[in-house]
Amino acid sequence: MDKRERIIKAAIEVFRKQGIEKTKISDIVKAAGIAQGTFYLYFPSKLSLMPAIAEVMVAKTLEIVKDRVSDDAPFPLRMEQLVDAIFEVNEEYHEIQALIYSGLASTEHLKNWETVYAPFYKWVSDGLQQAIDEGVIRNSVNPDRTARLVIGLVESAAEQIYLYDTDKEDEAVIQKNEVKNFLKNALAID
Amino acid sequence: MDKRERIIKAAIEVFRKQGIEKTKISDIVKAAGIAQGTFYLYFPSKLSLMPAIAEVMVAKTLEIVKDRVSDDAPFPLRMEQLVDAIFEVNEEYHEIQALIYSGLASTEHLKNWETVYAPFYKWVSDGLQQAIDEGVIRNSVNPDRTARLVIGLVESAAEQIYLYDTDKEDEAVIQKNEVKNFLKNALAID
Amino acid sequence: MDKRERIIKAAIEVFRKQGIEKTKISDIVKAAGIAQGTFYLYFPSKLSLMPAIAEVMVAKTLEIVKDRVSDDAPFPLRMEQLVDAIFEVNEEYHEIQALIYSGLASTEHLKNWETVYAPFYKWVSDGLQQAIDEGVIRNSVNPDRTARLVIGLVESAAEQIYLYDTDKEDEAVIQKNEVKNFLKNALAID
Amino acid sequence: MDKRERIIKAAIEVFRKQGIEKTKISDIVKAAGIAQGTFYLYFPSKLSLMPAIAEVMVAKTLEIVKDRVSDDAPFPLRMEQLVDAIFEVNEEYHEIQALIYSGLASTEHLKNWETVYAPFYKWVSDGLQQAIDEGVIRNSVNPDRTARLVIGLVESAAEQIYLYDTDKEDEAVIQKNEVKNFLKNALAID
DNA sequence: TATGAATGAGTCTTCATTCAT
DNA sequence: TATGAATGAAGACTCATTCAT
Repeated sequence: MDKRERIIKAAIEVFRKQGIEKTKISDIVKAAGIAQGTFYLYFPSKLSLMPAIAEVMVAKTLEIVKDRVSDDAPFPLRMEQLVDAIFEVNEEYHEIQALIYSGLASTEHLKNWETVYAPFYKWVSDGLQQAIDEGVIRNSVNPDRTARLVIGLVESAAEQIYLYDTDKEDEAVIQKNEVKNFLKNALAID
Repeated sequence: MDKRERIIKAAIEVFRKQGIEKTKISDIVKAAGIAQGTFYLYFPSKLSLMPAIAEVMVAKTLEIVKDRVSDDAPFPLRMEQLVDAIFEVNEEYHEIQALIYSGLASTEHLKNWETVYAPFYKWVSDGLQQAIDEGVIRNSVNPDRTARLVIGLVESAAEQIYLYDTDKEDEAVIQKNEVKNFLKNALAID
Repeated sequence: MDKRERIIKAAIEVFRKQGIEKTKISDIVKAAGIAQGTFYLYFPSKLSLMPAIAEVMVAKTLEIVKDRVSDDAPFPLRMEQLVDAIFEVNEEYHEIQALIYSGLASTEHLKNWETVYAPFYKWVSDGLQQAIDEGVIRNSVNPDRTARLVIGLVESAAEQIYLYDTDKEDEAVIQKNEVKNFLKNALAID
Repeated sequence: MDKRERIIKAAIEVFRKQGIEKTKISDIVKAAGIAQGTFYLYFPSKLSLMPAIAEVMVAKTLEIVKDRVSDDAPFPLRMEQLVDAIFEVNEEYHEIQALIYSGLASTEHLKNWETVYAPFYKWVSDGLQQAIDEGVIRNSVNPDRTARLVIGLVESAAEQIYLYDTDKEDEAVIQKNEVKNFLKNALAID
């Protein structure tokens, strides 16, 4: 398999288990089954992995979202499915979300944020545009901006729940409902 | 000035400039004008500073929010003022927001997140409760949860704008309006 | 062009720019436009290049010296021309002189010093012998030894001038005159 | 004892034994009896030691020279004593001479050459001036420049002998005589 | 409390060398 | 011969932490 990909996969696994700070390059290469020096052929440092990891995670998120949201369902249902999907990803990968955030936050890689999230934003934006065209949400909504708001809202809501490892299914259900109502009203036709 | 406070102030400055990862204890003490060993009389590690920093930042945020939001204005205006205030803080301290997040995210100090943000959540929650009592927003709103959603939404919206240093006042205005509309609808009585 | 030669040429260039210590094999092969592994088909190590480089440099020096010194001029003039020639080479290649020295100095390749410089020593020695025969310099001069002294003297004088990149033509002229006088007297018939 | 000095002393010893290339920082600190990290409090790298070592060596040389050359001897004798002294130092420290040369040759530290050699140049120059004043050498001699020539000549002659470890006392005697004659004539009143 | 030179374990990083193609 | 991706041993270097003052 492609070495670069193996490094990214291994890094995600190791970061999840022990966090970024405590992870040594040697842990990553061990997990990837490659030599120490090989790492540096693909990445100049541990933090420079973050954009690549973020990309993978966003791709994975988008994949799950696309799978969970039915193309032909009515908009309100699709929105609920979107919320569920984001919560689902966040439950599975909450440590990664946090580390992507903190990893990208490290100044130099910040600039990649937009690029990395772009496909996800685009997908939600398209959905909103379609809903506007169908007249099922208020047409004062700017699809691009609102896509960002929706994703930001739902991810932050999910993070607040899954920040702590403790598995809180009940909590999650309540929070999801609150978000769904919040969203439904936010977009609703007045 | 109190040494502990000097350390926190210095740490905030240095973290802003070079990020958490790249900041050494020696950078902090240099900026604080104290001796290397003195640091350890107040904090056991670099990351243990994060809760203290977060506390300072939340206090500062709350202070500005309280100042900008008029007690006696009608609710929709107060909400707009809240959005403006959060954007204002974020513009000034956007790197800090990111680093608090990533700093607290580092496993051990995660638990403090709730505690640190509590007063801010409380203040917004109280405002929502009052609005419900006055019947100016839908009473299906759960004030505590929604306070978190509102803050999460607005902060993520602000971060998206101020992530990049480039000063984009126009951008900010548009984004703020979008958020205000989004929020107004989200909370509105159906 | 012959690969071996390309390696030597590239090495000279790179060594000049960044010094021996800081030059990696990879820098040399990059400059030579060949593959990493190819280097080892021609040289077992970085330092093993030094004798080859030294040989090239001495050949170049001898070539210039032979060109600048007129066969049929009287001895004092020929000596002046020799000084001029050595300074000329040194001006162009002063970093190389230094690095040959330090490169050869690295233990293993030291033994080649004599071999490499031999033709140059021989040429000067022959010139001195001829001058003795002609009775134009004192006959207490030992041609072989004195050849070494003369070359050592003039090269060290030139190095002192050209050590610093700054182009100091005036300085060089003065220094050359001093050396010429020094030499003239050193060899003169008492 | 002062740590910096201990590092320099230890480095000289270790460099002599195993050469610059083969010497690890860890060898130096072991010999100096200090911790690995302590080295970096005083020097940023192995090569940055070279100017300091050179300084020590020149000081040592000057010390020996001053000791061997009698203040009140006639000039020709003093000059012979100078030659003997330089050969003596070179015999004892020929590896160091070579490594100073190659160490200083490493571009960045080159600029210190003049500074480091200054006291030695000065001392010889003063001696020449005095000899001119006394009328025992030709007054067309420029003391400063000639000091450099003399030192360059004698050191290069000595290096040619002691470059190879093999102890060649006979060789040295002959070479010294040749140099002495060469010098005597070079400076002699015409 | 405060200092800051010293420590050295822990990592990162380099780069000469190999070898399957 | 030639290639260049991969290797991993070897060392450089960092920096949190200590402790004598």
